[in-house]
Amino acid sequence: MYLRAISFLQQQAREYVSSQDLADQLHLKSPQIRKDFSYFGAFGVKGTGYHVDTLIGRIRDILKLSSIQKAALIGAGRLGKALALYPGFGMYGFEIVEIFDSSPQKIGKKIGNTKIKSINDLGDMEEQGIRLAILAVPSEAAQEVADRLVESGIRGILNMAPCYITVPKRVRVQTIDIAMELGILPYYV
Amino acid sequence: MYLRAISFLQQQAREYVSSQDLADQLHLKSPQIRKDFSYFGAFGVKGTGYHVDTLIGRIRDILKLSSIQKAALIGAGRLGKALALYPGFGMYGFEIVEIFDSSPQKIGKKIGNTKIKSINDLGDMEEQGIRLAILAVPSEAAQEVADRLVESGIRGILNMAPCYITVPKRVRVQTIDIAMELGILPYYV
DNA sequence: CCTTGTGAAAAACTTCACAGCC
DNA sequence: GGCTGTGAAGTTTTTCACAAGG
Repeated sequence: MYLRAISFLQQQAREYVSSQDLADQLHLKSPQIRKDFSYFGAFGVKGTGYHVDTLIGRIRDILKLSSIQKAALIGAGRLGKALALYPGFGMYGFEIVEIFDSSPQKIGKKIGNTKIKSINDLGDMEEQGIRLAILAVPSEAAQEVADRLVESGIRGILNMAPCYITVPKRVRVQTIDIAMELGILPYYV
Repeated sequence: MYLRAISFLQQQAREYVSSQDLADQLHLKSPQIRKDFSYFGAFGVKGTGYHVDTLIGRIRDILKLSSIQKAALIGAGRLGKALALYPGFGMYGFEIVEIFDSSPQKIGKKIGNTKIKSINDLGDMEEQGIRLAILAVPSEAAQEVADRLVESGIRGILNMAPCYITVPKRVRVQTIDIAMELGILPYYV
């Protein structure tokens, strides 16, 4: 969450940032931010703030984002295609190196520079250094594909389908349910 | 959050569900769920559980999802297109009735049955009964478009761009930062 | 026996307040 | 004067435990 805001500052070529500045931008309270950063180890400069580059480096380290993270995309539908070409992953050092789909019409075609492979050719992800997968398949298929991903050695899944999937606890799942996020808005308006 | 899980049960033609069943499915504790439901007013049947249809109706009422909610989509890029045709909105009673973009090449074309209009033709949304907007534009444009949406009477914005946007507090913003969600996975793996 | 609804206890999180340093 | 780092206070959320009902 912080990375986004701080990367923005980095682009602005700003050298230091105070907890108050960040609090305003992120709509948080400043002691909150200082506490969070203090868990990373203290490196703020009293009277000045936090060194932006140091801060980014520290957060990347903690999130294990210092090196390029390879990811596989499953599902080359509309959403899959949008994700495959989504420019936002770059900031976090993600690279989609494989795309899989089950539809014979799509297999063999390319999205960007990546060829779509058959989901049946999902090899050993761990061996290829791919630890993350993005699941952009229909809900009905999500659990089955997740099972295969787990088998292939995937360690983290970003699930874009509006359903829960069950995995061994060594695998982490993060679900984004777009409709649900929209669904909470009417309550507040 | 509950709607998704419970709608699933409804499809399974299950009549009653216990807090324990839901807890297992959602990876929560059962008293949590009972407490949440008790805020909606007590309607559980002791020894049996909650009536699924009643539960769904009650949640829809609270979230103001009982009637169709019209939404406008801004941005007809790859992500916008995927969202326009995303089938998941139906479950929550959302309908995308307008699509806007700034690119002259896209204006006039159709996505599904909806014609893409110029962002400059963004009329009075409130008058048209459109209270929600989905923002699928680049980060650089997000704030500017959000300002125009606010002006047009929009009350809730689902922001798909990886940035914060500032709006008057009568307007509610919900941001989905896809890359950020993926970004937290490496920390856990 | 199974399940709800809820007060009380525990835990987690947030905010405040201020000493210490630049 | 401005800002960090942090213990203490306050608040919210989560969990437990159990009475009461079908």
